[in-house]
Amino acid sequence: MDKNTYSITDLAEEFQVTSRTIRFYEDKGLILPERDGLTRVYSRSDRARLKLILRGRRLGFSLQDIKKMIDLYNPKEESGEQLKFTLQKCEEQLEKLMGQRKDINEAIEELESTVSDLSDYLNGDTSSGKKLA
Amino acid sequence: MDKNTYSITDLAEEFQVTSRTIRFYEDKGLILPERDGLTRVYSRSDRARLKLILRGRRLGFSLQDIKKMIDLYNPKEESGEQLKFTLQKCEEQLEKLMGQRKDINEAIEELESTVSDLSDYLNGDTSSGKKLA
DNA sequence: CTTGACGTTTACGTAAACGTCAACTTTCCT
DNA sequence: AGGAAAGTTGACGTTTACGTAAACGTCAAG
Repeated sequence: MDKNTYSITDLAEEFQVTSRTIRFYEDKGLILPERDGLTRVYSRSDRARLKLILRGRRLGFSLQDIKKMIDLYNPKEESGEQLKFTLQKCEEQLEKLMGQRKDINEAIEELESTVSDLSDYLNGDTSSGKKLA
Repeated sequence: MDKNTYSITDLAEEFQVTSRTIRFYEDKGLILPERDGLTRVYSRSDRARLKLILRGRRLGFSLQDIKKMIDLYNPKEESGEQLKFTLQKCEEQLEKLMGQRKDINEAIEELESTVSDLSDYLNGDTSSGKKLA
């Protein structure tokens, strides 16, 4: 049977983050583990929370947004209001990422042509008439 | 005939940056305009430099890298050593951008499916059997 | 008893690229 | 002349996600 509680290093190792990072998330109010004296004790649900946090981070959300989404996720009444918030945030993030992708694609194109020009130039091919400025 | 000198606000307006930004670049050693007393006077070549800086920024280079590339661009001896540096930086940046694009694409995919799941859920469609965690 | 691993807190540091004052000095226009 | 407009120099603020150091407690193994 899987463990039902975890130490901070257990989680740190499992998810490949430092314990400092996990404590930091706690500072920001993203996780609230139990305490055995001073020592933090994480439940399965804490572990799930952390998983959600890291997932959000991968998707490019700010910790603040992640907090809001998770906070809204708990309440007994899962009336849909919470989900709406998350859905909207997701859509916003989606737009943001699409914009970024566009920018990056443009930059890549420009860079590729620059690289090509520079290579040509270094190989003594001046026939293209390109300026390097 | 076009002007041969520009004020800081001229350039700021033309390139849609604040004058503070231009002074900031100067602090970082990216531009060195003449002075008429205290007032900065930008030559055409300064303007070209600024253009290069902003281009580099668009392409995702750090100001430090931009500085190095521009510094190497001036010398009389255009032996190719300078260009090699720039070429390498460009290739590095290209790889970095490709990596970013990959990450973003993955995030977008995941987000799209999340958005779709959330929408379905909000519309009462529970047939998909998807979990929301 | 001692060593070492792991835990804790508080608090300041970092990196990037500027923004935002404040307090002047200089220049322009009427 | 005289006030507005424009320019200048510091210096500190902002944002995000942690890193790092100091200084100390705890607990099991040897």
